Amino acid sequence: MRKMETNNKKEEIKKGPWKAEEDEVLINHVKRYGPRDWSSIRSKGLLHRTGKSCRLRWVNKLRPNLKNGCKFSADEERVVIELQSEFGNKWARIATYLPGRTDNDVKNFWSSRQKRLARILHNSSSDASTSSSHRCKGKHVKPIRQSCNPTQGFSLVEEEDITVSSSSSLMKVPYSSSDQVDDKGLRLPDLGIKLEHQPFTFGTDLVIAEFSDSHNDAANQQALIPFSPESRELLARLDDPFYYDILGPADSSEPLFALPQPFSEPSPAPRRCRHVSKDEEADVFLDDFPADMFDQVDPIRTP
DNA sequence: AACCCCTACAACCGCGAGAGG
DNA sequence: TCCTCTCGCGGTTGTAGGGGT
Repeated sequence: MRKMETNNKKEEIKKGPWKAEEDEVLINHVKRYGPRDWSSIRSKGLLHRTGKSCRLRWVNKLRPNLKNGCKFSADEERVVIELQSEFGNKWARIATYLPGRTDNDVKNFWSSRQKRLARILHNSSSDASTSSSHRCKGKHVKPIRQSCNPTQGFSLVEEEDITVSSSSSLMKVPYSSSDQVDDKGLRLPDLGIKLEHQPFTFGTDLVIAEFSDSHNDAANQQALIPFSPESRELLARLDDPFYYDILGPADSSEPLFALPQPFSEPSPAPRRCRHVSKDEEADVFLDDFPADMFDQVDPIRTP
């Protein structure tokens, strides 16, 4: 009997995608009580969702001023890359520097980026045994134009040791004597790799070549890597004497960029629920919010 | 047209921290 | 001081959509 009751309680909890009506209920709750008391939403029978689920939905999708559906800009990417190297996987903290972005956004962005890197590394290692193939797991990769133009990229000479940090998945490539100096006098590291295939991008502007074992071919020893000027400068500033970390400095003491200040959300919810008497319940929390805050809540979209 | 693969994103889960009883 | 409850965070999984073959 008791088992049946608990089963019934379990069945009451709804999971999966949110419906427009549920969003509406949640928004109304937040309008009335503020973004807190999540667990009361279920206890009041408003929604058959856990408090956790409600909070997540609000924070990640319904909160005003979110950049939903907006891809990360180059600036945002740079901020994420730099802050990740500084703070580690503290997504919530990193997200405070990016107005309109949630920790989930940042986490997903970073995760995609890491997967991309892992895949490229994997492909490159397997390609090493079949270097004649340009096929990239079901997709053909176009070979790129080669160039010796030092102003558009840096040349890649000898293959050197390339390591991947297991803890952070950061790829590190030692400097070598063949480091290049660009037209601004900035030192560009020799990645010790040679470009054969179409490069993939880190975010929108950082570009790295795939690796090749066909280094006997002198014609292949120099290749164009289309770094944007901005990215090249960024790369050049990573002036670690021993290692060059393509994805950002492993432990840099000074930031590479002028980082934005943490974005302060309107009245972050207190760590604990505030107990509210009936008299003050409605609207009292809304004092914490700008008057037009809810004007910017996206209209409920029907699925 | 069908299939496969990749990517981005939404949502869930587990755990730890902090506050109140 | 301990226990319980709630919240927040980070990791993971599931899935829809797009693009290539």
